[in-house]
Amino acid sequence: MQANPKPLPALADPPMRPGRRGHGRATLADVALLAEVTKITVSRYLREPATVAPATAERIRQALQRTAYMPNKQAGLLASGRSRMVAALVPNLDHSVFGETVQALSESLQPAGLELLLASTGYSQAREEEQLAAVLGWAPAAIVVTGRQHAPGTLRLLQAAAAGGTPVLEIWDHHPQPEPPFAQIGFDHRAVGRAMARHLLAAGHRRLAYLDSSVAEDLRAHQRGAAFAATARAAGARVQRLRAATGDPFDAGRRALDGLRRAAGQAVSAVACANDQLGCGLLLEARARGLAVPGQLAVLGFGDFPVGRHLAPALSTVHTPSAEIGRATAQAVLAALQYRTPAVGTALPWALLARASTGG
Amino acid sequence: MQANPKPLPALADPPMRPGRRGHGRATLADVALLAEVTKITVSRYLREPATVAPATAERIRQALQRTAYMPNKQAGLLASGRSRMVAALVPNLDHSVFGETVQALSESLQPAGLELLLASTGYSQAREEEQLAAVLGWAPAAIVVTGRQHAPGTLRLLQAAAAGGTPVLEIWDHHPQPEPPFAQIGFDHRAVGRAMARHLLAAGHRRLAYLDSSVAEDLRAHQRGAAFAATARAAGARVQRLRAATGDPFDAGRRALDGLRRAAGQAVSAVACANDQLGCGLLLEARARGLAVPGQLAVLGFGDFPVGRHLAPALSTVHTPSAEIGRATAQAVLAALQYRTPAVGTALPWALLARASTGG
DNA sequence: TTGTAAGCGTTATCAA
DNA sequence: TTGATAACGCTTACAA
Repeated sequence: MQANPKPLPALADPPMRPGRRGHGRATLADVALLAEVTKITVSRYLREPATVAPATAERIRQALQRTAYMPNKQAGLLASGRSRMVAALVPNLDHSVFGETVQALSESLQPAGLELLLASTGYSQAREEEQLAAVLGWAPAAIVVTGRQHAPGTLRLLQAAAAGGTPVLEIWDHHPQPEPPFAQIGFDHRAVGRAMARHLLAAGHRRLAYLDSSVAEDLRAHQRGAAFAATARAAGARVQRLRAATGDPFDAGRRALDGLRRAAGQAVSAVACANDQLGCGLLLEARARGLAVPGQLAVLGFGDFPVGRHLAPALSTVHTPSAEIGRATAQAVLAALQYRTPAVGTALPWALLARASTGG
Repeated sequence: MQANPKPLPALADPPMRPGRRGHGRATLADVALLAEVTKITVSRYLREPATVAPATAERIRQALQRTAYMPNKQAGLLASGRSRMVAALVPNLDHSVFGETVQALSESLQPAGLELLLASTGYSQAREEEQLAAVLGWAPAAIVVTGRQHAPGTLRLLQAAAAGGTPVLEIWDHHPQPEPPFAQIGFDHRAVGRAMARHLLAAGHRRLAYLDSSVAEDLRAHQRGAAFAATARAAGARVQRLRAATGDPFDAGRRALDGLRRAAGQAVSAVACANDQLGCGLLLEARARGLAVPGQLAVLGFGDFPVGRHLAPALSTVHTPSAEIGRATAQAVLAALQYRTPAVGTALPWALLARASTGG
């Protein structure tokens, strides 16, 4: 409540200039008119309040309130060339680990005033390319894609963006060698596959199976499977790799039990799954049929879905840094934007959680 | 491969005009220069190819390819006043029903060339208001918010947007009376609460409980609980309402069992839960303690989470039209944009799935 | 501390 | 069928 050296004209209605195609909202010019300064002063006040004289600032403040001014970011971006919008492409969001990542990404970007432009690709490289092209039209401040495998066109677009100074990040994977073209924030799925094999081998299992994702394009799952099989075979174990049926992955996990017991001449004693949904399904079906878990069949999942540890027996799994990936991605984006450097990747820790379903 | 009446100048390097602060990408002007027409002709070709002469079109087509032109949507929006971006605010995305909705929304918007600007609110009305203000700066083509309850400031912003012709949609709820200010796409949670009560009453239960969400701001869960309790009491049943502990909802469901058995003088015989996570936790804990389900305790969930039907006994629940809400929202947005009318709401069907945990 | 002028890349309007 | 011109709302560069 301080005295106002130069009071604003008393107005019943804010003096909106009748723009040719204006959409009714107050613009900088409206605010400036009311505050009796020019647009640029208002713009300055909004960006660097300290550089505006206190009395002027006060008038502007009031004018902003009266007009309920809301900056047009399109115009701002067009003029400045820098947006505060991060484009992210993920395979899906429904009951998947990517939901956690996107959630964390969104929450971590918000305090920095960055918005999230989101597109789902359904694990399709073609859709990824389409969506990337669409999203690039907004000149995003940074681009986040999932995984390292992209269509050639996608790769070109990403490289062009990176060459133009836009940070590009690949999430949910991390291969330091060979030197990746973009920052990677995630973990090495081959290492996870090896650890899964070692865990089951250490428990004495020699007849193993990897129940892979039904999604042909889930390359990370396949990669874990390949590493799992290689490690197991190197240790002299027998490994069967089978692919889950399409459809509800819990169902697929349940139905996989038959395949596992039929296919192997001698029954498999331990199964590693591409995700916890398959693992839960398999575990529940095994229990429903009276199989002892882990006695007759050990089950190991991946993803640490919330329900797994509440089952009886609790599902052993790999805890993935799903939310951490989102947070780390936001931080990498912020750092890259702040210092105008390319984004920097990180390897994030995962953990194999040995629970009852593999003998604790 | 048709003859080109007026061939493009052969160029090793596309002639990028050295813009004052250009960010390297080709603009309409670059394409026009190369095609030897003016910007507006290229713009026309892009929007209405039919209105451009075939020979000109061909030259433009080649120029577009050579320059790898990608339209700047900021500039387009600024000039035209219409964006193709839908802003959506949801409480969260991690392992929740909203993941399904956002996924479906994203997929349904994509074919229409609409992009999704997403923000999560964490069930906080304050964050909803902040995020809405942020997102409005992009002048979205439509605005999607979750639920009917908003902070006063949010309401003002939404009303201003709607008054300005921007479709505003509230999802995940539907109250036709009193006439809602915005289009609602969802279902009536009171009706669900009543149906949950009737289901348990019909199975003969007279000592009921509603295990509410720990999230104070999950008003829809509370509303279901209120309707549940009212219906049960009207039928002469006893109803206890308790709130789940904060933290992992499966854990909260498990821990609720003690509360249920302690608090009631006479033990509760059936529990309706605010969501399936609580329901699963409760069911699993009851089984772990050797309680017969539904014999000693019937459990009813909400949300139809994928795992519920695989438990033993399978969890009875309410199937919510999570994905349908996303699809219907996209359709309503498209229709509103096409005909320039306010968005129209829809009541979507839900279903109570009677499974084994309430006696089938 | 404030203002002027020019432009960001596109589309609307009107004229040719 | 094509073009000239003037916006859209904001920011940069430079001047006062």
